[in-house]
Amino acid sequence: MGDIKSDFIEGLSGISQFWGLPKGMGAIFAVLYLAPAALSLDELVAQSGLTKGAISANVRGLTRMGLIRPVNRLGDRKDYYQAETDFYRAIRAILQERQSGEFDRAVDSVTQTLRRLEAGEGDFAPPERALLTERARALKDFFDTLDALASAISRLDSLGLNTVQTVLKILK
Amino acid sequence: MGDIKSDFIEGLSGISQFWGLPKGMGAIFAVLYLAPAALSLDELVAQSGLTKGAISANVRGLTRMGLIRPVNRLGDRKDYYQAETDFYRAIRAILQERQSGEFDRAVDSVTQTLRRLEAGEGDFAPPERALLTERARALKDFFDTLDALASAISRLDSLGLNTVQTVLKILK
DNA sequence: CTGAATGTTTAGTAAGTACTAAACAAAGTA
DNA sequence: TACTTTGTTTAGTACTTACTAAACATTCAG
Repeated sequence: MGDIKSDFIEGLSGISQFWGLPKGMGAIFAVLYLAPAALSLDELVAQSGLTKGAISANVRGLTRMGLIRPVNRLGDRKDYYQAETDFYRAIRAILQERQSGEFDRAVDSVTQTLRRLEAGEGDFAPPERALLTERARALKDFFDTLDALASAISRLDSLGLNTVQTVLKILK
Repeated sequence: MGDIKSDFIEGLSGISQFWGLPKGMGAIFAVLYLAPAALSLDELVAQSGLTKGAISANVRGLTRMGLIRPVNRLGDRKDYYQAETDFYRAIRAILQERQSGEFDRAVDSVTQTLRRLEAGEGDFAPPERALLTERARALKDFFDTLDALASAISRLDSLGLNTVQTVLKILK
């Protein structure tokens, strides 16, 4: 059984890669999350075991996702970072981040398929075209719903335990 | 502008890897989703461009996640597969699948950290221990809430558009 | 302007992942 | 039993990714 902090950091690294993020992000977040104050890049190097380069890159990603926040101290040229402790706020930020870009582009291809089918493109017998059109539309509707859900969540200005518990009641 | 079906298959491959799944899974699902009837492994080889081995492996994963379903025809030794067209049912299955295993194990490390801190393990000054304990507990509460959410969803026997739209109303 | 402190970018590398090709296993058929 | 059909496993490979080490850029101090 190792050092408590180290174990915690390794644990968050694991969670990080479970969510499909580089495990370095988990480690950096863990260090910041346990720190009593914002840390500089050098302090992160010391406490996370990663190198400057890796930290520089991962810190950028974490900031973009809203999981950590840069802090500037007057008269100090260093960058400091602190962890976001309001996870619901972080979730909203992440949803906003993921929504744009890759996701939209991928989902768009389904929309295109549907559009082309409805425009009569391609060489299909009427029954097959009907099937394909129906399936494409069902998939598009599903994605549109997911999109609406993500968008609704990220537009919330207070997503907290109360909101989640309300939702939980409905689901039960 | 290519063949409609091929474009659709490529599109789903992209979505697949966006969700962190092998893109072969997306391709196989796409082929099955557009097929009027269940397909055999050989037919999948022909229509997806993958080899038997890859299909064998990915089909297992897709089945485990509930995204496709094996079909057995009497007097036919072949295995056939058809796509799940009820995506909400698939979501429930996926949540169930992901919940057990990797996720629990990772989250468990946070629980362990908290337990050890509360048991007085480690060499920390009182104020630091207080901070660490508070942070660990907040994180654990957050994960527990997520867990409850996932669990509630996967226990639903009818998660459909109506349910989702009800939730959407609350969020707004 | 020179030098030091800080952060970023780049080239190379190590590890993981998902595929192919082919050997193998299993199970029915002659 | 030997042969055929079907699916799985394995060995090897190509690709991707996230890291390190080091060069580079920028900004401030003297």
